[in-house]
Amino acid sequence: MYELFFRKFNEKVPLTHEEEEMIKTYLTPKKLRRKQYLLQEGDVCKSIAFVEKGALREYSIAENGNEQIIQFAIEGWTISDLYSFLTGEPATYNIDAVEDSELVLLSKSAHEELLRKLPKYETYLRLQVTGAYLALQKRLTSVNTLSPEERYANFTQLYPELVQRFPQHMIASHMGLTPETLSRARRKIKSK
Amino acid sequence: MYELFFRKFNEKVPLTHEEEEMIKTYLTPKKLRRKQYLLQEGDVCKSIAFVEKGALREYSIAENGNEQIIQFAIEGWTISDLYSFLTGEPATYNIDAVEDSELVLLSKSAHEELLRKLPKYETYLRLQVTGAYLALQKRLTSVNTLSPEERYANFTQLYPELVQRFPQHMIASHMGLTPETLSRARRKIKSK
DNA sequence: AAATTACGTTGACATTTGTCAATGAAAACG
DNA sequence: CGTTTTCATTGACAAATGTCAACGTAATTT
Repeated sequence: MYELFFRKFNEKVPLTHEEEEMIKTYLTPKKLRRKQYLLQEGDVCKSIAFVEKGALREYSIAENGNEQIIQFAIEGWTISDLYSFLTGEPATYNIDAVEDSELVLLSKSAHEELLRKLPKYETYLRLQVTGAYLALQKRLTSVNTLSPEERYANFTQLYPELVQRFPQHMIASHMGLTPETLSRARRKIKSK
Repeated sequence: MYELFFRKFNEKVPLTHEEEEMIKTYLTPKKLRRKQYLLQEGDVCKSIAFVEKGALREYSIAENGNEQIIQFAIEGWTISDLYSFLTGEPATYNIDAVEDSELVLLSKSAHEELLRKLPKYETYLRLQVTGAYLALQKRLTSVNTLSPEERYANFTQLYPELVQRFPQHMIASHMGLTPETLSRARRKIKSK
């Protein structure tokens, strides 16, 4: 249990066995069936979720009713509505499972206590959020500087497993395109 | 000197006088004239810059030669090519001054030493990067869910000072629009 | 195994945005 | 103060993307 969680944690910040045992007392396992919600907009995000197994997506609903996916998460990844988690404000995003999934949850109070007790946890957080920030920055830059074809080609190269496990219309949503436009972009790539 | 820097720092993480004096030994002041580069793409970003006075922009060059502004910074804000700073890789972005500016620089080695010596610095970083991440996430979501008119209206409400101090074509660039499209969006807003 | 649902592709057409160029006003420069 | 540069707006036209609908295939459900 929590194998992958600690493997990923240790990749960023090495833990002693005692530290791992301590952190374990703050973790909660959770299973989700495909299509089951982890979080609905308007509720407060009570936990940060780490994916031990499975696949999830985080999305908001645009004014026209369309879903806009802001993030995917597969094994080894973390997912939450971070603003809601940190502030206790109602969540903007929905999170649901695209495949049957097994998660490791860390609650707000556990998060706060670990911040007090374990400096390594703060380092881990800083590194996690920094990585997430840099990925988002790169993504926003590419939206404004690259064509859909270039962006899709980059995406399949960077995240081949996401392309395999999520339907194409979700990839399109994540890229801010309609399924039709992505289909046309893929056609253009093939003809080159 | 460094007044605003420590005011902002203390808003996030309160420092003792001794701690402030210690941090001061790691800071370097720098002045920039309008249009002067702080960082050019291809160079390594050697410092994180805090703005004591003035205004800067960070931008990349798209394949078609257009500038795409990813970030502005005015008094109290921080600016850098963070990936380049952390990894020593060549910078993707350019940073230059839109107004004559006074900065407070923190070098990579100072950053690393402060991380070792002062746990409060790590907390400050975590909080800084978390805020930056949340702002970027919100921005990317709005790109895909709101019209240019709505986005501009939000932007002027959230950042009135940016709208006053940066020319409109730079605001357009930051929004991922051409100046013409932003002008049309503003006309639409006025006719409502 | 049959029925149903989900998915990806495609084309016609509508809408939005970018490109180009011109104009006038404001700001900056000498 | 005169000259030059920068900026914002506008319109015509081109290009890109969204919307709608239909179709065939694959996956899921019954």
